[in-house]
Amino acid sequence: MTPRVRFAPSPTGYLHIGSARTALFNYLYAKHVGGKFLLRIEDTDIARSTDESTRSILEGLAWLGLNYDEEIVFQSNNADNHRAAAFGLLEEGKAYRDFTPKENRADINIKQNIADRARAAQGEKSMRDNPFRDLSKEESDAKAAAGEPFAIRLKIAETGKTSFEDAVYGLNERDYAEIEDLVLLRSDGHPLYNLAVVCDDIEMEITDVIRGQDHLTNTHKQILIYEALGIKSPRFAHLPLILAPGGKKLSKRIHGEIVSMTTYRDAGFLAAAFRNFLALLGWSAGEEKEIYTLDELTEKFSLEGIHRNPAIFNFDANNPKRWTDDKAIWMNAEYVRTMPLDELLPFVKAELKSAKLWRDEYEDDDKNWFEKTIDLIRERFFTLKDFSAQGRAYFSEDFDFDETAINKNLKKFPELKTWLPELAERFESVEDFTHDAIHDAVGKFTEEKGTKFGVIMNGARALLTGLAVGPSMLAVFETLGKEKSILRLKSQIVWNM
RNA sequence: GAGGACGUAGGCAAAUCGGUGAAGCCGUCAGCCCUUCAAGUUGAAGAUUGCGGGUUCGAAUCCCGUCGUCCUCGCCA
Repeated sequence: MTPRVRFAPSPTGYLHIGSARTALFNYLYAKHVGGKFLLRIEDTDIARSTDESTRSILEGLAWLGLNYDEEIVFQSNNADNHRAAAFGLLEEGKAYRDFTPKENRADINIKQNIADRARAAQGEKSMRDNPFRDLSKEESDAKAAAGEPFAIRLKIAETGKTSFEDAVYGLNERDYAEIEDLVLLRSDGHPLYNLAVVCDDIEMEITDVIRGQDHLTNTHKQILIYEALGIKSPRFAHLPLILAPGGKKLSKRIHGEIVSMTTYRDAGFLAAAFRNFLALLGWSAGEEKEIYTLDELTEKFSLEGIHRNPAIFNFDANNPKRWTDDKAIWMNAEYVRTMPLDELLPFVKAELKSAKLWRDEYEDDDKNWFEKTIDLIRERFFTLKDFSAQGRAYFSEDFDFDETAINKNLKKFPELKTWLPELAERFESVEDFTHDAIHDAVGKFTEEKGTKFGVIMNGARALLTGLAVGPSMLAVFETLGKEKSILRLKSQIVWNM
């Protein structure tokens, strides 16, 4: 039997970083064992599910390159099956009708209600005290026939326990006495989560359920449903949660866009890099290696390498440089500057296009220049965005000047106001405008002026690129070319700023 | 409140089911590269393995307790 796993998000928001990691692990597991990776959208909560969320999740998965096998399953399409299963259990006497009127609880207070109710009922509440649990079939049928609304609850045995061997967390056991007769079908006929999941996993022939640890204790309920249905449970593997700094819960509401996959795509992250980072959050191959291609991850991945302790996704909302986990930023920078240039180029092209800096000559007459330039400037870049922001001066005459660069490298040396245009004049007579010749010209100029090489070079960098940091100036002069170098050296605009 | 899980440096984490001075990566700091730098390179600091007991010749690894964090407990998913 070929292994089949599924990623089953509910479309109530964008693709969350934790969900993305769950999807990745499912994908890696499936590919590692030669199985299928399926996608199921759990859209049974009509009030909160949106098509936009579904689209956003699909986009996120596509960006990460996690392509699913087979058709997407929309859970809401299977509601009839779920209902049939519930009524089937009712028929067999494994479930019963609960005619208790539905209470209306506000969603926001639910967690508090649970705690309060549990506190109040402490010690005296039995999970088997529902008055309708043992109603005779005749009475139950009669009330239903009379039109009384009812929910269907699973009838859980008085004594015994469920147990399963989780691939990550090991043996899990739970007494029946701790589990309430769970509702399978709402009084309006709407199937509930646990039933829907089990039915769909059965129908999709899922062999391994890999999901977040938040589902761990609820797994017992699902096992109870499998047992009632007379079907063997799949293997379970629960993943440790991803937490916010301080070990706090990472939530969309509190932490906002930092948890959304689209944020990283839009911030100029390479999917391969982010995927690599995500893979290392809660899993390790147990070796001294950090950079993995998708193929390598697939080859090395195993459930045994998954940790039990939650991982903290580190970031500092008040620090622009550390707006997200710095290992993620480092990982992306590592990819930007070391991946094969051919693979990087399309991403750079897209970035320059969106910034309106792209010119078709970059793939034609200026192909060599373009590739050399990208290769030069990528050394100090972190994201794709840097190519259009920090790298703007290489592709346009219209670029900004960094204030600290100007103050530190230009205005601190007022002589540069006349020296740099003078240097430009010298450049006019440099025939072969390349590394060595430029070095000689600047060297000679520096000597004449009795100043340091660095003063000239740093001033030129500020003037030519608008920045205080960047590649070697000899390379910058060369890549910008004689004409532009001269033009910018002569420019006086920054001196008037 | 009840059940459960987890706890190795600021973060990610390794350590063949107890055995040499507790890997590696990110971040931090410093030297070098003296043309910058958030790049490269070299190096440093940072951990009595949450804390307290116990078992043992020997414990991050086993046991007990304690504290902390998180998860679950809904006619949500």
